[in-house]
Amino acid sequence: MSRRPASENGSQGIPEATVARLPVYLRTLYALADRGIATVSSEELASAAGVNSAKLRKDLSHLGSYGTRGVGYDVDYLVYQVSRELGLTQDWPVVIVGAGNLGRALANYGGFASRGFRVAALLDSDSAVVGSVIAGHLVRNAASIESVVARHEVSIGVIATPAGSAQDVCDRLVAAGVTSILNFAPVVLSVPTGVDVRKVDLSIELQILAFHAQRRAVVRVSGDSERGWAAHQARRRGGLGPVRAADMAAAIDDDTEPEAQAIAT
Amino acid sequence: MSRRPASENGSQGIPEATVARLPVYLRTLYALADRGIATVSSEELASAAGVNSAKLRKDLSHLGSYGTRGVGYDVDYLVYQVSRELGLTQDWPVVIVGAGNLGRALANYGGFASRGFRVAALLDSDSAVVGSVIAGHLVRNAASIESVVARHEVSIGVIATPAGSAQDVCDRLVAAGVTSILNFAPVVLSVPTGVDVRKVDLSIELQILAFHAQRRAVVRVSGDSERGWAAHQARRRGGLGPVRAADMAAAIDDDTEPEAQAIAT
DNA sequence: CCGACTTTGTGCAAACGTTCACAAGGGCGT
DNA sequence: ACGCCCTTGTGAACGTTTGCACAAAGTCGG
Repeated sequence: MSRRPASENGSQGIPEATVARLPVYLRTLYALADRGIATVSSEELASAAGVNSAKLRKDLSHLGSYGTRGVGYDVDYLVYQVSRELGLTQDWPVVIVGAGNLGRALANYGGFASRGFRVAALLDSDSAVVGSVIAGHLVRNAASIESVVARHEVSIGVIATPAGSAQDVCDRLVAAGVTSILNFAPVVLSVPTGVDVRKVDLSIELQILAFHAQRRAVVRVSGDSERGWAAHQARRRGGLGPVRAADMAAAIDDDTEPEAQAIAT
Repeated sequence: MSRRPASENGSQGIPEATVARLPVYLRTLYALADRGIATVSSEELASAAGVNSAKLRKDLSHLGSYGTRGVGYDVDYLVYQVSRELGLTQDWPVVIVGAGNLGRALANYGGFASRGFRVAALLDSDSAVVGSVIAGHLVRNAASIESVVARHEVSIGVIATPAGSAQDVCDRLVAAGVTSILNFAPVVLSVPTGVDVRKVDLSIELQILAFHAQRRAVVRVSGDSERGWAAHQARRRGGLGPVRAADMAAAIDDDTEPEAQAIAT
């Protein structure tokens, strides 16, 4: 994201860490409201949202004093205050570029279309896809990025293209006036200051999980380091490195398991 | 994620923030290697990865001293060291639960396989989907979670189901022995200690973008607060006000996937 | 009207993360 | 072999985030 110095937090100044949690609180509040709960204490809300109650109170205190001591928070009122702070009381037209698997999933994603993030357009550069209708949206030619952004006054763009085209698409979105970008492509986008980029990367999340899983697992064999590096070199050079046990087991498992019983409903 | 105290970081102790960046460095390194670059300085690598060079050096220093002063880092060697630290030198069978739009996109995602994450199974509870083949994977009945996890020694599970079933699926994965979970459903999962949960929430990312976009935009009209709350109340009570962003949010959170039309291929 | 009880909002200190700035270390030309 | 120059690795300063602990402030029963 573009540098956001603490000094800018002057007027109301909500910490970035707090902003990142507000949507979670909001969702939790909606869930409570739907269960008919009118009032909630910081302890209960925090527990439902999966955070520490002191943290929750401090977070909410950044928005103002909307609680009642001895009682708690009015769920409906808090929903409104959090929504307003996040800017969800207004409509946000969004452009999705890339109608591949991910783009299609996004266009169909309920939390997208209804959260006030309206899909203004779904674009793709593949002429085989352009013209088809996905989730009620006509797929337009990516060449019309500029006109679509201008006509719908779009300020948020979602990039769901292959890595190769992401920077190009990003540049065109920015040139057309988009100032917030959600990037699903596995590349680091470079943007001028003033443009806000957030990235979602499935592969990165998995790698972080793998790190912790590995750490939890068996202690590493000493001396593994050297043998490992040799094998790695061989592999990168196209040689046929020794096949690890896990690989073979995997392949066998894949082919030997018709899993007939499981297929039946 | 499950609480991870600093004291546990004793032996090698890589900070969480660093772990989160290692995959980015790794991807950048691969990109450099593919361009035939054999050596890279911290300045260049940092710039390509979109971080400060001092931060990058400090991050890498947690893995050991793999650079050469006056020269930089050997790209291939660093790829190996980072991979090893992340646990990517071994194979990670992954189970994906939920073959809706998101699950399908995930099964098709290339970045999955290229980092040692092999889709061991794709599961769904909808009998209309079970038995079909998506991205080369047979969709199995979700009832077989336990047997699949056991047979393939899966330790990583991906939840791509509607919010309503997420906790149930999570419980079953954990009971079957899964200790790392990547959750795409918009709910806070509760898990026993020792189980690692990461969440990816598209809606949250957009809301954070909206917050900054709103902040960048025009200064709010004063007095808006009261009028806004009145309107909000009317809306929540079923009045026919103009439909706005926040209103539908609750309902939306409850179903991640409006349930697929098709995503072919 | 009062006192006991509950829960918020916050001062403070510790933990964590980032950035600067530079000494230590290594290659390379002469 | 020597000294110059470049880059790493890290100590120290600074900013941010977390969590404790408690005073302030409100409710509620009697």
